[in-house]
Amino acid sequence: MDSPTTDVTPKASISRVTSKEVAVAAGVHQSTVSRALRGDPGVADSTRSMIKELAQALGYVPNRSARTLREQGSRVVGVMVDNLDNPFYHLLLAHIHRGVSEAGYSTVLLVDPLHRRADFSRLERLLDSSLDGLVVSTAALDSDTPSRLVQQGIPIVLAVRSVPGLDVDIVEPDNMAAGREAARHLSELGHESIAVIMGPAVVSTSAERLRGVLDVAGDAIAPENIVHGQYSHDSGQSLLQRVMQRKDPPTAIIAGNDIIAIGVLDSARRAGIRVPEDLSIIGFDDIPMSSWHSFRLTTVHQDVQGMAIQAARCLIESIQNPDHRPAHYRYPASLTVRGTTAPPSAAQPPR
Amino acid sequence: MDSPTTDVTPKASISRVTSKEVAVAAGVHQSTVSRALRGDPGVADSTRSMIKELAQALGYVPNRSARTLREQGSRVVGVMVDNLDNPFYHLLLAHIHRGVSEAGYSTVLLVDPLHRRADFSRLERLLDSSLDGLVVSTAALDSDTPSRLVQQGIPIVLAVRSVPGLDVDIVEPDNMAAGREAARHLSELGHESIAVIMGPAVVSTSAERLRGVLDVAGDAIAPENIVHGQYSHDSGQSLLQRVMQRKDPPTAIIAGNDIIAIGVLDSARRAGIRVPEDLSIIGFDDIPMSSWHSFRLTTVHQDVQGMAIQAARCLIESIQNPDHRPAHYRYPASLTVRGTTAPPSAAQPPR
DNA sequence: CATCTATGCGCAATCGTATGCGCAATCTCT
DNA sequence: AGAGATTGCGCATACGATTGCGCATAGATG
Repeated sequence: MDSPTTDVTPKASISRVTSKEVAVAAGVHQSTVSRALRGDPGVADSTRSMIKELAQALGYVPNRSARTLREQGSRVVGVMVDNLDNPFYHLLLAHIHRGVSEAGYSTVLLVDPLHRRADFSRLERLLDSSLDGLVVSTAALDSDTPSRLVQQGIPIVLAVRSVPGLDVDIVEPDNMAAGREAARHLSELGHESIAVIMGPAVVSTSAERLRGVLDVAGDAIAPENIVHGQYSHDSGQSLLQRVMQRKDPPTAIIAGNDIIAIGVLDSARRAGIRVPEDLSIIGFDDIPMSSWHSFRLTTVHQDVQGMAIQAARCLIESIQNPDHRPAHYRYPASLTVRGTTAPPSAAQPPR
Repeated sequence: MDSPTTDVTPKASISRVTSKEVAVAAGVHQSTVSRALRGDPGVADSTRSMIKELAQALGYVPNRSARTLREQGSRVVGVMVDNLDNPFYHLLLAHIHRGVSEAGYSTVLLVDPLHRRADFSRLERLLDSSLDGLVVSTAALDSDTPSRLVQQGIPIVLAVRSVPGLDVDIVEPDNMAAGREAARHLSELGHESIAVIMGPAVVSTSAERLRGVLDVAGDAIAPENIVHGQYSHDSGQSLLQRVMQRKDPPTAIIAGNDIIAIGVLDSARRAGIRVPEDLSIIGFDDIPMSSWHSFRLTTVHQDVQGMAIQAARCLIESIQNPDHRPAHYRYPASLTVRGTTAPPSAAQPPR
């Protein structure tokens, strides 16, 4: 396997049985097989059942590529995410799946790690026209992938992430409002020194949540207490260490999402920092894990289901109606207070 | 807030541009366009670059279905899992993706919830021939889906789950050995009353791990202390409650996998049961989450990467070589002791 | 019994791409 | 300069399924 990519031409390893072969076996024309199996009325019942049995026996399965080519559509849509580790996407996927299923569409999932750009071309090639549409939930602000896809003529919907200057449906949380909610909660508790541990700066959720936070609590946040990393547990864990090493450590952390927040929480516990007595932590998304007893994370809830269903609706609509006019949907955020936020302790713990 | 953007450019009805249209624009035959773009030597350099520019400008993208139909292969493989919530699969996926990428294949992910059988038909239809192969990591022991797929002539590999009586490649952990490891660890610590909280009984990993456990520690496990549920946090959480309500609650829990184990751990903490002092917990898989500071779960490690790479290799091999003879690979298990197991408190001096 | 209609099925074109083959134009060499 | 070798491109077909159209056969009707 360490040999360089030898260009082996893709070859059908197995001879699949075609409708023509069924036709020969049945003693009818191939078109009759097609009609019989598709339920066309112009076939005698006796012929139809005979063909059906024969097809079954021979293990006939229609070739999807041929059908797609002929029917100009596959009735399969893709959902593209950059990350499987964030459970937020699992719900999103499940609900998008449900939504498009009702319209008779199937779903495949494309995973496209942000950091591995080299895979983009392969992904794009994959899509071109075997998919009828695509929900993209992965685009960095500076990515041109969505626009390339749009140019290819594939209906797409941007979910949870947004990219400016694109004439497509966008379904996203109201990130700025969410950021404001988080900041207001901490302010009202009395925190005056807050650090923000965000995800990648190029992702819309990060940038907008941060703006909302600064809107409300800008005064409590020193510029060096704003740090960016990945949307991951590891990232939250290591960035907390960095932030707490400063001379005046903050009394509260706003994390870019719940995964980061949980990393922060783990990191704090490991360092012997008490949460929420010594340090308050708040996240975004309200993934199921956040309510687990070991975490009980305060967070800003997002309506995943609502967004997923809307995204599915938009996608189906823009597939079926060429005159569909793209719209921009924003979903409100709501604070969910659990056990990781509290007023700052009166006396700063001397260390 | 969520007002649709009013000023929308009328969506240009997108007709996908074909190689023939490019040919007309370039003043050559369609076949020349195809050759030029595919790098066929029989095209003059000047013609080639002219066509390339034109194709670019027109936004030409080859139709995948047509190409697949013509080339008898799509160079796309699928990975089918029943569940996205188990991070174990994320690594599996990532490594399978890497493996098949090296051979020039792309990956799509099919999610097929065990409990929603109705979706099966749609999934099968989805596959038929737009995929060159499939890694199945979802089959219940009694499922006939894999055999149906085999009958359709799609090369498949079973990963991490197995189904008896199928002439395909199987790559799985040595579940019985893993079960024995877990049981031996608890026995050596002195536990004499153990409960087993497993996943669905119909899944091979569950059945086999249980058999391994009973092999070693059958005497310590009362029949009513063997329970089955889902591979989920919720399931672990609620099943622990049920198990601990009995008259003689066990001093240790063997969970079907790490997700269940963490559910058990959360449940124990919520009930005020100290872990590991009052209750030892052990899981399987060693997912990344298990090493988080909040859990520090003792578990039986599985070589995900090794299995994923082997599965990828097998799949590619059986796609490219029609005479491929299926094999059965078993990967060893190794105990990873962390903080959730200890001798039962009665046998241990107070700390 | 002849004519009309409905029914059942075959013929052939089509979707977009890839490719073997053949013909024409250009180039090479004596 | 003429014959052969080479190059560049068009023609036609195949991949497998769907579908409009038309023809034949059966049954119905006067």
